[in-house]
Amino acid sequence: MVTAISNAIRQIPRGRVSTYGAVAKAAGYPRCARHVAKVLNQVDGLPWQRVLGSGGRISLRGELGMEQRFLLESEGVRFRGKRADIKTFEHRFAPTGRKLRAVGRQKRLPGK
DNA sequence: ACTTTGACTTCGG
DNA sequence: TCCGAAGCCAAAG
Repeated sequence: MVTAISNAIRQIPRGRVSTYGAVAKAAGYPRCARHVAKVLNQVDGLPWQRVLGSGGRISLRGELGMEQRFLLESEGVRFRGKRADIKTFEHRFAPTGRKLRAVGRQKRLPGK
C-alpha cells in the first residue's frame, strides 16, 4: 500500500499537482487521504510538494508550507490567494483499473 | 488485540 | 471564508 501510494505520487508530472484524496483513490485506497500524508512524510524521493489538500490548499504549516508553495510556483503552478489553481493544474491519473478497495464501497448515507 | 497517529475531508454554523 | 466536530483507515507501537 505504501508502495502503491508512492507510485501514484511519482506519476504526478512537474508543473502539476494533486490532492491527498485523489492520490489515495488513484492508488486504489479511496478514503485513505491521511495515509498519503503519512507516506509523504516517511518515504523520501517523492515529489511531495505536488500533493495538496482538498481545494488546492497547502496543509503544511510554517516554513514547510512556504517552501512547498515556492517549489510549486517554480514549476509553474499558479496560486490564487492561499490555494493552488487546482482547476487547471490538477493531474489526472492514468486509469490503472486497480479495484482493490475501490470495490464494495458506496456513497455515504444521503441522510441529512 | 488495542490504542495512537496523521501534510485529510466534508459539513454546519 | 474560517473554525470545530465527526468520520475515516492502515500502519506502527
